Parts: sequence; C-alpha cells; structure tokens
Amino acid sequence: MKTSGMLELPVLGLLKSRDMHGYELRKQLTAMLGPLWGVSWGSLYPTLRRLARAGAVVKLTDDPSVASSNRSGNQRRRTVYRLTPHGEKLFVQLLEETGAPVDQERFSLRLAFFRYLDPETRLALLERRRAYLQEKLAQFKANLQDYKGRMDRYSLSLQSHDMAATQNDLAWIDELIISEKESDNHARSD
Amino acid sequence: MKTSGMLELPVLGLLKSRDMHGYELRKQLTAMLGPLWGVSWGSLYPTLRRLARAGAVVKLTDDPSVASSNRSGNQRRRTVYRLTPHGEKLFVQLLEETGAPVDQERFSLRLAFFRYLDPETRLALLERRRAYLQEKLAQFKANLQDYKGRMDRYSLSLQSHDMAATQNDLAWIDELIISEKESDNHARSD
DNA sequence: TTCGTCATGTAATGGGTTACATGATTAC
DNA sequence: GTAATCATGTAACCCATTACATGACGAA
Repeated sequence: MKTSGMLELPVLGLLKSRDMHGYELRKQLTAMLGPLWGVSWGSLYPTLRRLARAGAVVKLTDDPSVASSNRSGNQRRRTVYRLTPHGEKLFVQLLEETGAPVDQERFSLRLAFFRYLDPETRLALLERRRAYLQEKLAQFKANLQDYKGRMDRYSLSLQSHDMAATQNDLAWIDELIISEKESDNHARSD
Repeated sequence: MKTSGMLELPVLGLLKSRDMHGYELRKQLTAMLGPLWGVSWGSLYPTLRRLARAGAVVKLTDDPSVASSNRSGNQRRRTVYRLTPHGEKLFVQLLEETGAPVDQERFSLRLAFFRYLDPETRLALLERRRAYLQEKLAQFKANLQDYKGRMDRYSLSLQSHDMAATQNDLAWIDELIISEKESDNHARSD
C-alpha cells in the first residue's frame, strides 16, 4: 500500500469530525488550507475512490443529516462518505509518519490535525521537525560558505532569504514546543 | 508545446554558460539550488531527452573541453549537451513566464538566472511577484478574519506563521526592487 | 580486488492538472 | 429563462519518484 497523495490525510481528518460529501469536503479543505491551495475535482474524487477501495471510507448513498424531512424522491444526488475504523487507523498512521522527512506543505497538513494526537506524540513530532530544520539550516550555511564567492547577487540574495526563512520556521517550531510543554505542565498539575 | 517540468529552465540556464554532460549538470544543480533539492536521474535524463527532442539542445558525442590531449580512444563515455539558438529563445521565454502566477519554488528557479534579463524586465517581473504576494497576503488576512473563531490553536498558529512568512517574502521582494532601481540609476548616470 | 565515484540510461508506478461531460436547483 | 452554484465524476496527458540495470575507472 502506498497511500501517498497530499489529500488522503486531510480528507480522513475532516471525515473524522463528521460525514461529508465531496463538494463539501472541498469547501472545508480550501477554507482550512487557505484559499490559495486549489483542490481540484480531478484530484479530490480519485482520492475518495482510492480511500474507498482501501476500505478507509464507505459511501453512504443517503445523506443522514436530513433524517426526518424530505421523504419522496427528489433530493439532490449526493455521495456521502463515512470514515471506517480502518480509516481511523490509517489516519493516525499518516499523521505520525515515522517515515522520511517531509516538506513544509506536508508538515502543515499534519499540524492542522495535531489535536487528534496525544501530547507526547505531538512533542516527539515537533522535536523531529526541529532536528530536520536544524540540519537544513546547517546545510544552508555550509553551502553559502562554499559558494558565496561564485554566486551572483540574485542567487546570493535567494539563498540568504531561504536561510532566513528556515530560521523563522525553526523559531516558530520552538514556540510550538514551548507552548506544548506549558499546557502539558498545566494538565499535570490539575 | 508544454515545456513544463521544473528542470527545463535551470538546465537551459546552466548550458548557457557552457556545454555540460548530465552528471555534471546534476552536480551544478544541487550546488545551486541548495543540497536539499534532490535532483534524481529519473528526472534529469528524461528532461534532457525532452529538450533534445524539442530542438533546444543537441548532443555532442565528444567532450570538447579536452580538445588537445587524449587522442586514442579510451576516454570515459559521456554525452555532452549544447544549447541551440532555439534553446536560447526557449530559455528567455521560460524565464519571463508571462503565464499563470507561480509558486515560490518556480520563482526561485527564475531568480537564479535573473542576470540574463535586462533591467526593465527584471523590474517588471519583481513588480508582478510583488502584486501576487500582496494578493496572497490579503487572502490570508480575510481567511483569518473569517475562520479565526473556529480554528484550534494549531491551525491558527499555522495560518499566522504562513501569513508572516508571506510578509517576509514581500519585504524581501521590496528590497530586491529597491536595489534594482538603485543599480539602474547608477548605470544611467555613467 | 573491491569499494566508491563517475556515468548513462530504462521501466513501472502513481498522482496531479486540465479539460471534458452531465444535470439539478436556486436566485434574479 | 438564464445564470450561478451545487454536485459528481471521467479521460488524457505529463511529470516526478523509485527501482532497476550496466559498466568503466581510480584508489585502497
């Protein structure tokens, strides 16, 4: 099983809170990920099909949110999806991602569902992220050191900016770690 | 003709300075783009094939950099590529990219070859980038305004951080614009 | 002689983008 | 009545990743 694809995780995460159909999923996704991330139909529906084939979600032909009213026939045609127990497991698995280091986008996707993890796992993932960013930063520094003389102004500016951005990311992660530890302490002292 | 793909532009750009074979191209690419960008063979060689098929580069069976020495036979087998006039045109076309707004990665790839553009085009591209980032920023603000109340701490932190990063990008572009105008003035006053 | 680097590719797989196709309902 | 939104998909194309396959050369 590959279960790659960017959308698997957020789709499962949204379905965890309630059943939804494709159109609604897309609206939630664009709201959640910011309006720039264009989630296209040609990417969303195949993702749902894959998840259904893998047994992570099931199709419900009827929309259960309109239970009592709307009897006879002509409701809008919808395909509502529901998370299965196996889907729940898959979700956690994707969220914890013990695999290869991950780019900023995939990390963001994870972070958006951090509330579903227990505090220790959250901390562990944040620390791992921190280590990764630090390594990246070290590589930036080494690279700048080595090639500084041979780069033109544009490349130099670019590399410096990218390095600064990585430093910002790192500082942000540090904040998250601190606030995580704090709320952890508060919870313990209750 | 599509000519998409991330590697077309940097490959053409590198071949503009001198003929190179695939292996060398890869080394230059990883040095230039930072050591994180893993350029894989399965992506590089097909790119070269596409460029050759499009007439943007030609294969030179012999390596011209070792012109005088190494007569008889047993040199290492290499395929050296040279940019054609059509390749030059394609390069400028890709660099100016009058098309759709572009993500950070593609923009970085462009910026790394800005020295090949004339000052007015550089300024125009920077201004276009600036406008795009400002629009993105506005969307971030609107999105935060709308959904602030319904987001958990992680999503909120994420959106705020992304917005701050966009503001940093914007400030950086502004610096580039200013320094561009300055060197333009200096050039005029000569 | 064996390991690392130089050097060039192909094949399989899979996912994203874009365009295409369809049709019902709501609001003006 | 017509335009916008709701709603669901399919098909073609293309590109990136990964794994596979090969082989020469230099150094230890």
